[in-house]
Amino acid sequence: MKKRITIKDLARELDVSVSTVSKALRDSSDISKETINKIKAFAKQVNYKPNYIAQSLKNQKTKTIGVIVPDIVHHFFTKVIKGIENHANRKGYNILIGLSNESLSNEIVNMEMFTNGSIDGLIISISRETMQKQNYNHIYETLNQGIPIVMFDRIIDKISCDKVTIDDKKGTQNAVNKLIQNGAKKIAIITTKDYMSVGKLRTEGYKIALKQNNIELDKNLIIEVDDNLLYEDHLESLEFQIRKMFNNIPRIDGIFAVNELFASVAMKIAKNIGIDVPHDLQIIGFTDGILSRHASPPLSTVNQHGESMGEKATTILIDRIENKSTENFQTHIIQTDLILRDSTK
Amino acid sequence: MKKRITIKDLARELDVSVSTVSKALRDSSDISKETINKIKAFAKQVNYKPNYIAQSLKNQKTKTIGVIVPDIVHHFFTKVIKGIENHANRKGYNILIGLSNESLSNEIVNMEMFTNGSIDGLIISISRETMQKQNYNHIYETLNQGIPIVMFDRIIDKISCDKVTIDDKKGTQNAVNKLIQNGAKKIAIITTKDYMSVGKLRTEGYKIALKQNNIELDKNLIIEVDDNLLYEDHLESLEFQIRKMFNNIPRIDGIFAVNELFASVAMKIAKNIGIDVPHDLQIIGFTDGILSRHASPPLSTVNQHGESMGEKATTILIDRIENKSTENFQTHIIQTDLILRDSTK
DNA sequence: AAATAAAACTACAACGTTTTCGTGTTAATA
DNA sequence: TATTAACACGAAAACGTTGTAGTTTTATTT
Repeated sequence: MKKRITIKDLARELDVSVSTVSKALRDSSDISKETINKIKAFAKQVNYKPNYIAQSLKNQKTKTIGVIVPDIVHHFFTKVIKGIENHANRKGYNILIGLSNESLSNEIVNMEMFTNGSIDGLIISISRETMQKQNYNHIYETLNQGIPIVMFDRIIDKISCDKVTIDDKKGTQNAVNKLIQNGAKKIAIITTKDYMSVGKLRTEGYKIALKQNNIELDKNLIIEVDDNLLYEDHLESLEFQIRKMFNNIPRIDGIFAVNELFASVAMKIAKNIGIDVPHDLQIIGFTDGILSRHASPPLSTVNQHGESMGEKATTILIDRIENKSTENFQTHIIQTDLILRDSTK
Repeated sequence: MKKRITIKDLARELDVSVSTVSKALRDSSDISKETINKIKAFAKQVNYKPNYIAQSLKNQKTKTIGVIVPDIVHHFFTKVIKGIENHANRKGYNILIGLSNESLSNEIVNMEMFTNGSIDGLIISISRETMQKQNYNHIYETLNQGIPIVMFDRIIDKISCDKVTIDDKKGTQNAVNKLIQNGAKKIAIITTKDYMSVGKLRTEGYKIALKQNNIELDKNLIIEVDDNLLYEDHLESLEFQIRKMFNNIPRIDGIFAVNELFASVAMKIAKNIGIDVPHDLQIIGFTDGILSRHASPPLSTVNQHGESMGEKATTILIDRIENKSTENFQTHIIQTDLILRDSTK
């Protein structure tokens, strides 16, 4: 275990001052071409690497961006993170990850760890609990500290910061339209309770599509699944609610589900009770994940382009960080597209 | 945007020295109970938060651990990361994430970004390319710098550092044994090429189970799928290889697959060509992911306990970091267990 | 050859902490 | 009362950089 080599070491060895070395390494016009080369050559030879921490302290910027998501065992978030990491890396940034596990207090803890000098900016999709309790103090605080934030997916309208989201309304509209074009008359939507902005928007898109096609809205066809549990651990409950839907409402011939879990569970149950997909029932989900692709039949779905979302969020954030642009906040909307597979005609 | 408050500010306001404030905040016996309270109270009142970067520089430790994985859009790694994050957070550590995307050069870039002072230790599952090329210089280098590493899942025997892995051999053995107990006579294994330590070990476990049960090894039943592509993007190729297996070898009645993708694709194809699962063919996969759970029938599988793995890796790493224990390196083996669902009798 | 300008380099403070080594008070001991 | 010990605090260096404001050296002009 050898000691890390510092600028001071280089200076001593080359018999020049610390400043000279520092400047040479950053190609300052103060230093002659000759010495710059000499110093750089030596630095490379002894494998000098600048200490990021020291640079961070001095420069008051860390070249790392924080990312807080509700869950990482989740295809969509995972895609977004991939997009973030990719782009951040290209720009020379590291990413610090925090998981809120859908809990407000965890979110706060993570946020506090991050905002004590560790990050230059934050990308966040807030937790379910935060949305429910509408407690945004921690967000305002970091904003006040001058740390730029980009919210994605689950955003809060009234917080002024940059946002990137997908066109939930439009995406849903397109999907439901497709169902209608394909001849579906009785289309249910499986969604979540209102406080999730996402579920709300998608429900709106559903309503709009119906109206556009002069189909009367039947409230019974809006299934609001209880969103307080992590479904993976409470599958039976989810299945129960969907099964109930099929029992209560006969002859549903189209289903739009706000995520792929709901879609695939609905399909499984439908098949189970003898409904033929896509002949008698067409299904479209949201999020193009592994479940959709490997379901049988493979599910048609609204693709969220998670990676683009991550990239866009990162681009916006880094721009804020580096240009300290005091320009108006933007909310960028990522368009979705419809991937047609075999759960639709 | 208000300026961050520093110790210096506190000192000025309270008319004491910086040292006194610093010491008071850390309950030094140097300072009287009285002043400690006064200073702490004031610090809380003005919402003072220590600057992590400055602390890192001074203390020569960052309280953050780096995590490098080949891919994050992957259930298993995601589980491990969750385990790491959880445990790290409890211990007051942050995690810096790097993705290698299965590429050696990316791995190196990430590693270099991390090892320039940003992390106290590293948890890594190395990329496929790294394994193939057997180029471990970057790993040795960080080790030489005194940065402890814990390798997980994909480990390199000859590198001396801590490791945590699962009992691939045993896990496979149990699975294959189960298949045999259930009456399977002609059991195929769908695995990857040899340079992936994981595929290799699982193949060994398969062989052992056969031998134990006096079943002669039939090389044709070992399907080595080409592992150079990211399957999600090359599904047809994977399907082609598996379909070929069914064509070439009639009457396979058991399949063990080294991951859940292979398992579920195999099942899909089997069902497609009219083979009844589990009646005519039983299947067990590896990794308890979303695919296994939602396949129909749900797949029996070997559970890897990714979260425990992450936790264990973190525990070992933090112990190394904080106790600088020069004790012998350990390789901890996480036991798997068999989750029996409906793809087996 | 003296004065000036440009070029090349250096000292030093600073970023926000922590910690060692003092120093001045007060209290306890001889 | 003089000596010592315990206590409470502060000055300053250090962690590894960067950048401003010098200072020295060299080249250019008169």
